[in-house]
Amino acid sequence: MPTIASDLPSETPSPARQALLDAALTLFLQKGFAASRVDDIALKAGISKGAVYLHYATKEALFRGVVEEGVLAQLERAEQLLVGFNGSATGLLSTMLHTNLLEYWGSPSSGIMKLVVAESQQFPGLAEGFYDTITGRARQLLIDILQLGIDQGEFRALDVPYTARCILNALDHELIMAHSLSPEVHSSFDPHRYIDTLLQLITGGVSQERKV
Amino acid sequence: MPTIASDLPSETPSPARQALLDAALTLFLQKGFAASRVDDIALKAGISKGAVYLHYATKEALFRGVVEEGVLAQLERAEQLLVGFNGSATGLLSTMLHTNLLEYWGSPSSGIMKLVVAESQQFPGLAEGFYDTITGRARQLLIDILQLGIDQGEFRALDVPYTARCILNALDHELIMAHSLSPEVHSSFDPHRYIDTLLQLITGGVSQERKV
Amino acid sequence: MPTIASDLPSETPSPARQALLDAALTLFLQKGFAASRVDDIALKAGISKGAVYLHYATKEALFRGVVEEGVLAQLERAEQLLVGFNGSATGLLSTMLHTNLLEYWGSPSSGIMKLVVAESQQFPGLAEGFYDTITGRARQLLIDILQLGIDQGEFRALDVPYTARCILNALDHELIMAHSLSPEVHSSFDPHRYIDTLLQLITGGVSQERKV
Amino acid sequence: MPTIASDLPSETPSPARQALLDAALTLFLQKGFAASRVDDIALKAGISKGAVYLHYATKEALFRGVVEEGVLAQLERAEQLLVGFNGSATGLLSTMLHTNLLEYWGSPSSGIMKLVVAESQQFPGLAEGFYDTITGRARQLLIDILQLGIDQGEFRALDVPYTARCILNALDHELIMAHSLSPEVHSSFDPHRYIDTLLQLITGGVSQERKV
DNA sequence: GATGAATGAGACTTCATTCAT
DNA sequence: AATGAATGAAGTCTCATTCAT
Repeated sequence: MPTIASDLPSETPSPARQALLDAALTLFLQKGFAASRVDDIALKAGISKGAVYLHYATKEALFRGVVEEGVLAQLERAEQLLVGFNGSATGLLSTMLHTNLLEYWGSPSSGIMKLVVAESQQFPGLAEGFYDTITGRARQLLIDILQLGIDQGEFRALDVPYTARCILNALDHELIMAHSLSPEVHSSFDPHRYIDTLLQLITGGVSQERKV
Repeated sequence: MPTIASDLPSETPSPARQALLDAALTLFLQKGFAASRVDDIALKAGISKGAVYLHYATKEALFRGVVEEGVLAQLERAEQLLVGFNGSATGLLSTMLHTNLLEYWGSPSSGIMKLVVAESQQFPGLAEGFYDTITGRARQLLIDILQLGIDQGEFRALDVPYTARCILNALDHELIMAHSLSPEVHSSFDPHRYIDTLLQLITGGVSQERKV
Repeated sequence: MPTIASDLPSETPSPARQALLDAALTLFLQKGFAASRVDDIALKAGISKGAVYLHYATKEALFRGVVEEGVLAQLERAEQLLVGFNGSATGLLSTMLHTNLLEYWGSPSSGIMKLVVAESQQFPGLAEGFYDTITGRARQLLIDILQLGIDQGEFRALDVPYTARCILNALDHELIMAHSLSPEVHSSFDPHRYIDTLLQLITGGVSQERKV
Repeated sequence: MPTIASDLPSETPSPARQALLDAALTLFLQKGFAASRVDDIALKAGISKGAVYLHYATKEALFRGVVEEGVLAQLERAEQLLVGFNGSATGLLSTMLHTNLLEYWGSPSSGIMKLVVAESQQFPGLAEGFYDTITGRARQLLIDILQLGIDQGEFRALDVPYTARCILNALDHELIMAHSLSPEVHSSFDPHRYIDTLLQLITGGVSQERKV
């Protein structure tokens, strides 16, 4: 238990622990789990090697901590999205992608998914947990929006879950590639143009004419 | 490269080397690069540990070999796709996804992309090389098809490269997840339904009415 | 040594220090010196880890403290034995073994010898010190009794020091084994029967007839 | 498997393994289990640190190996004792102690018992196993001799098992002390005199007169 | 005095790589 | 060419000890 004051809000992860998680996330993303030495993580976090083990019993536990904390941060972010929105489904979609999604893409925890995918074999259940929690929640959000569009007569009848899956995949893969390619190679990517293109693809498809 | 003699036929990867590459691919996918021991790879390949080093100088070189060989296999596969096709762009797209893509997804080398993404940090230039060679080639194929559709008046004017990117991402991410989630979790996924949904999204979008 | 004040009564080991010594003795016997963590000893003693170092400068010093305190306790016990005894040497021997020895065997500090033997290599001089102090004192007691028996015409001429050594060894080894074997395995041992047998062996030997 | 030739007798523990066991026994006796570093054992055995693990999976397994091999060596030695002896029980006893026992005391594996006692807490079942195998066998030998003496009218009726226990304890404790005290301190000990004294104690006891 | 978070030296163990056979 | 015993660098984790509070 840190200071008494900090216990009042009952949610203070302690500065040292937070620095540890940040350092670990950065290094895991930079070099992968196996190639990140505990010493280096501790050094980057500004604590001693031994102190790492005051927070997490093993390096694996630290990894899981990084993912879980990152997931929590993303969930909190997501919850604020849903607060009282109204308007067209198309507009909602556009706002969400252009604003909230890009903000997420710019945040440090946007690398968590890449991490989870990269180390999925080493951590049984981790990818599944992430998939259920974060991807599942995002997909449900998309499903709700698509259904809203259908209910409002905005969208045609469609295979809602699989359509949501298509859209989310198109977004998630771009994020994963952003964390897999060197910045120089990926720097030519224009997120807004990508999202615009995706939105047009979603709303209108590619065909010249449809439904007279 | 072994002896010069063995290079004469110019395409004999030698049974032992092929077994080595297969074993390595399987284990790298199963446990990741770092957690796969050279001993285990050799055992699975039916050769001795020392023999691995007759083919590849280091474990890293073996990894690159696995990726490069896998990439070559995929390229050969892709080249056969392009041989003299005509018809509508939409039909071409449908055939390609339902037939060729699913065949690829079922092949052993479909895991190469997951591997490249997972170990991208350890192998500078590897992800970029893969991205240029395989992803780039696939994207070019899509670009050609989209452009064909536009030229034939089948498709509207659209941002061809980014649209191609959207489509490819939607496909690639599903493949990566298939190699990241446990089979049980991913088994409920229906590839044909997914491709159908994606094709409908591509051709018609989600909107109820468009362009009278 | 703590403050000077606390030394004034000259025999107040302070409750905390005594608890520390008790806890340390128990754990050292249970797990050995190296495997007993200072944290655990402090926990069992009901004090904090840091407080251990207020009493003993190092873990080794604590070990020596345990042995020395235990030795002192045994010496005090032994001194009360010698107070004004008279009667036959044989009777004295019998009383001593059946009463005082068994009482000692049941006391916590009976494990000290096992401790000293087990860790003798780590603590130069410790086994020797114990051997001189405790074993030597016990042996002297036996020597005195045997000599008394000879002087009283009760015992034949014999190699007094080595005979004393035989007797003491037979007793000490049983004690050591009691602290080395699991209680279940050693539970079938009957101390009184053992001592009776030893007394008969001492007084009469095993031979059918002797000295007509 | 070493050379083919050495497999013929089917009992060659390989020179390297034997050197390892010897080095380990020496160091374990010299410094105790915990304080003996694997590196030092390897160095003394003339092999590399990693090579230790080609023979034993862990340091604990090495310790058990040392004990088990030592026990086997002792058993082989003991078996040769029993081969066709006849004569008086007293003479047998005298020969055994003066000859065979002292030879054992001088052998390297005579330290095994000290080792087992010292580390008994760390290795559950080890002390019990040793006690059953070696001590038990030795005790049975003594029991047989005592019973022989009784049957031949040489010895009086006595509590055979406990008498055997007394004798064995007197011997074993001396051996343990020999490995616990510094050689200088223990050097004044005269084994033959000790055994003579013990034999006299056994056969005749200490009493001046008995049984007219 | 008393605490316990933090330190960092040090130990065990793994495993890629070598090389004598 | 092929083997696999041997090497030793490197990494994780433990725990005695310190010291600011």
